[in-house]
Amino acid sequence: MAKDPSSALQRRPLTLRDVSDASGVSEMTVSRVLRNRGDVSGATRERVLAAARELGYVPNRIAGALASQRVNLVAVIIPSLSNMVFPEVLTGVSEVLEDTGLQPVVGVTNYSPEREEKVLYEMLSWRPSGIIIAGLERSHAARAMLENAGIPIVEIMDVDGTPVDNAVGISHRRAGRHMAEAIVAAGYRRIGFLGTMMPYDHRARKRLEGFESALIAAGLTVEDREFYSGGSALLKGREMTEAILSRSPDLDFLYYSNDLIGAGGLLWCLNHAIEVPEKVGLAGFNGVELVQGLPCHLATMDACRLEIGRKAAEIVAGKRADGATSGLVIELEPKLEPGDTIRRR
Amino acid sequence: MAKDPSSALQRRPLTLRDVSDASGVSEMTVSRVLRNRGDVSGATRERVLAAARELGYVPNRIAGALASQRVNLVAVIIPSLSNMVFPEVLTGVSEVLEDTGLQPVVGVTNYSPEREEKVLYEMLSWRPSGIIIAGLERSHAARAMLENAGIPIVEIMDVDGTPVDNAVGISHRRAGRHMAEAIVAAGYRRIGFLGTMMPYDHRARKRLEGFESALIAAGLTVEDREFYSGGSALLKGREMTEAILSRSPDLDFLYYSNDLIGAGGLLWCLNHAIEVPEKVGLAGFNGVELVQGLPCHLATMDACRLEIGRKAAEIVAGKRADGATSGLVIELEPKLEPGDTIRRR
DNA sequence: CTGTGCCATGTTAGCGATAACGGCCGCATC
DNA sequence: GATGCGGCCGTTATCGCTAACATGGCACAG
Repeated sequence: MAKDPSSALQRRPLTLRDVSDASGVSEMTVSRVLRNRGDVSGATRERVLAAARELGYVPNRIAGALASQRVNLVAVIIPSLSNMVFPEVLTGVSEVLEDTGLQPVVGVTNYSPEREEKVLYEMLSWRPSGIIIAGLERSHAARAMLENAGIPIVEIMDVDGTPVDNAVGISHRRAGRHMAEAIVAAGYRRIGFLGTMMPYDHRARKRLEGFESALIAAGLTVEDREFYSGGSALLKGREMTEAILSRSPDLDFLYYSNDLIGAGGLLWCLNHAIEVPEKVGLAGFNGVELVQGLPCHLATMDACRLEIGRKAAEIVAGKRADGATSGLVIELEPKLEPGDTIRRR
Repeated sequence: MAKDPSSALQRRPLTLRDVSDASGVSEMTVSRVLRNRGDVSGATRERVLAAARELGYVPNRIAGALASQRVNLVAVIIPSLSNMVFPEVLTGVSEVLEDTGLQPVVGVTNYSPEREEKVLYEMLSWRPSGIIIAGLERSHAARAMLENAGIPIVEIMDVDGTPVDNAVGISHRRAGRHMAEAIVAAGYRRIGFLGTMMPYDHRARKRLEGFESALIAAGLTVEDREFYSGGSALLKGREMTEAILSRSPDLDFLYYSNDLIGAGGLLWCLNHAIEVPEKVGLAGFNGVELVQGLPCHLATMDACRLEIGRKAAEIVAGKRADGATSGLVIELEPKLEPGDTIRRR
């Protein structure tokens, strides 16, 4: 046992050298075998692989990356993992990166510009071969880092602004406008808004801006609003709905900045025998899977999360048909899903 | 503009050398400044920092890690990001790692042993300084890699088994037993189970095992069961509940393997005017925040996710009061939250 | 004025891999 | 039999940084 070559008792970590000694070839040949690169005869290949397996050798990518000046990492920087929207983007990214040898590495900013700056710096210090980062708004320093990185950058989720390099997303302003138009067209007139109190959630802000501008164009305004931060979004949705409706009982439509609070609001309305969508209409945003499980379908707008992840990954992986990795702006079309909470005319 | 030193036009990436040239000191001194290590006079420190900022220099950790044989990364390997339980574990990990200089890097296995093996291999190739990995069951090769890694390993979520090194979690068998006992004590007798069809979700399996063994001890059995895979868990919860109750209308309790399908079931029952908890009792598992937003509180059992993340991170970071980083098994106590869906006696 | 010690900085030698090139050998070609 | 070429494998020189040690200057004691 003490001499078991695969035992942890080895104090000195294994290197290519150990494998090359064990298999009687040079380190270079071992390296070639383990990377499937260059010409190696079948016989020695087998010998090397056997030795590596026997020893339990795991290549040291730190050294490999330094020598080859190539790193198979793609940094993915997002605001949060806990609201179901970004995990789906990640799924799209992973799908596409799967067979490219590239690997996503996730950084989370918690919607804080300072943290974003720090996370970006950390990521860049590993010299990734591409960056996918949510949003277009960031600190001066962060933008400078992106501009100087010398690798493909894709800013995702949003296209209302000026990207550093590439952008893949939707126009949240248009999404907000579109929703407002649908609501007005359905005959609703007294409209309330419920959202998060996050100064740095620029996409929610843009949706509201678009929403309000379309209302104004129709001669209407947002008559009341309610904001929250932290806690269970579903519960907050209930609470805010109760608050806004008791304060402004005449509202006939509630626009929620995300599906989860919208779902909470919907459940509250159903529980309080408020006729949806006749008396009060409701709509959320994101198109999260969860709403499919509700007793009645909340109107929402799909944010194209999976597709955004996929397209962004294609750009950094150089997998696009046209081979472009720079200067692209891809605007996807969010689809309105009217569900059961907007009157049909 | 073309000569702007901070412009991306620099084709050659920046190195310590560039900063040392720009500030008139040796590379070593620059390195010391940027790492806050060793003695450097205030004056030169300022000069170096100014130069680094001016150039937009970002240190190359690949080289740094190779030279120092130290990597500030902790691998966190989990089955999924999309079910709300692991993001919370990550939150706990991040909190504790925050001020240690260590950084979590997440790998996702999708409940597949093959992927776990691959992800682990990838992670180890970056020579992280610790590993936090969900579950105790894994392939032979994966276990061998962990054993040979020579770094602190913490297996999380579960303690029913033999850890490679450390473990932090709860006993899912006991959790299942405990729930069954509470259900039986509340007077329910005809019990159904609804869960996922995931052969590799060992924790769900153990909960069911514990659950059944406690029922048997009480002279009962699980009378009917329903399984699902994929899709919106909330919706599946509705569908499965409808299916099981129409097949076995006499059931008086439904035990769900997670809160999300439990919530779906609860909503279905409320919609179909089934008296909860009098006629049918319900319970889930995990204690996710979401259930707080439901019209009535689903009984559940807190899985201590945040605490698991924290304790695991403390071990790999060497932050425990006793300084131990090896051989620990920390069993946390899941708390039964009876909510409103189990009869009170 | 010399020795002692410390502070601030420089020098040297890797860390573990890979790129680039070189060499040897065997076989086909003319 | 000389030539060429391709398959297979080894040698050498980095990659960018840091540990460890070396050095020079200056203050201070004796």
